[in-house]
Amino acid sequence: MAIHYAMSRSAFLDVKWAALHTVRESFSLEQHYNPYFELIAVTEGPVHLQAEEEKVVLHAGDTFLLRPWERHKGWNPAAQGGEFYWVQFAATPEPRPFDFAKDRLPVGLEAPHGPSDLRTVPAYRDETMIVPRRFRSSGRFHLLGLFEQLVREMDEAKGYYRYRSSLLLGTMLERLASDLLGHVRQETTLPASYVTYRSLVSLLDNQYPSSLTRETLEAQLDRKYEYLCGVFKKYAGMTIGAYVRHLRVQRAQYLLQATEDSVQSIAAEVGIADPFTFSKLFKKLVGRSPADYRNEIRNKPRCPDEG
DNA sequence: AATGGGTCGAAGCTTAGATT
DNA sequence: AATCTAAGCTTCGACCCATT
Repeated sequence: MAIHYAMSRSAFLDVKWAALHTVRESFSLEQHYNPYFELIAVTEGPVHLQAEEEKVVLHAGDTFLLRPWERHKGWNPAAQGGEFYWVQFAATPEPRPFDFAKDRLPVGLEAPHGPSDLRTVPAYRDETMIVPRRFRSSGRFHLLGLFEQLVREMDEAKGYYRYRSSLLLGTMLERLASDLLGHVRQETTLPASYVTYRSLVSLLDNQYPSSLTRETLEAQLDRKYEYLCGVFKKYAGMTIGAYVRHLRVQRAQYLLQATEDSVQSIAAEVGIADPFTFSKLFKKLVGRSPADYRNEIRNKPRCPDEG
């Protein structure tokens, strides 16, 4: 039963300290604890580490993540000479425990589908990565190299060293999470209908302005149109028509902003012949008419925030 | 002249349930 | 689980007119 932590990919990381530690007798005698997360990577094993009641033996390349305030020490006084890197850090928002059995897999970790596959849907604000508590990374030498750099940064402590340290830590955590993802993916087999879905999305993305009729789709994908609707809805969470409409409006938004084309010609370009119909659709999705939208964008060079 | 808005029916789309 | 069928729902765009 492995323990994992879910942490936001956009979490703010703050490295408190990093160092290389050589295991001596005192390591087994003293309890250590601190208010931060602490990531340990063993350079030379074995290291006998006890975290609260949990006793582990870590070998070269193994990593271990301690929770804030978690008491830890060595548990085998006879074993000396091991070495490990450690880095203490705070993360905002804080990583939380993650249970593969109970918690829903975050986007990107499950079979790689979902709304973020769709162009018009913004990427998830809180993309999560799963960091294992105890792990042996396939790129452990790379990881140890990063640790080495991190410790050097802390030792020299020049310029933007805290910023650079945070970046290094971020890379390390991402590395662990990616490796874990690789392991999980191998165990996951993709549903057959998912392949159909991907081809469908690709087709829609590339051909939405032209006349995408049900016959075209049926011919290109060799499936009944009604079935494609079902598959698309299942994976994307929205209907084909809705998606194409979003694509058209998004393209139109860009054209309104970047060109001086008339609403009529923009309507034609995104595949809606009737400008009246286009205008209505645009207002429905954006909340403003095309002309209003263009004026607003021109007057306020800020990013639009409508959904 | 260009654009925004309302109504309505045919065409197109979606979904529940059947079928393989 | 993947696919199809049939029924019912939704939308597009033609036709109006109003506003700038």
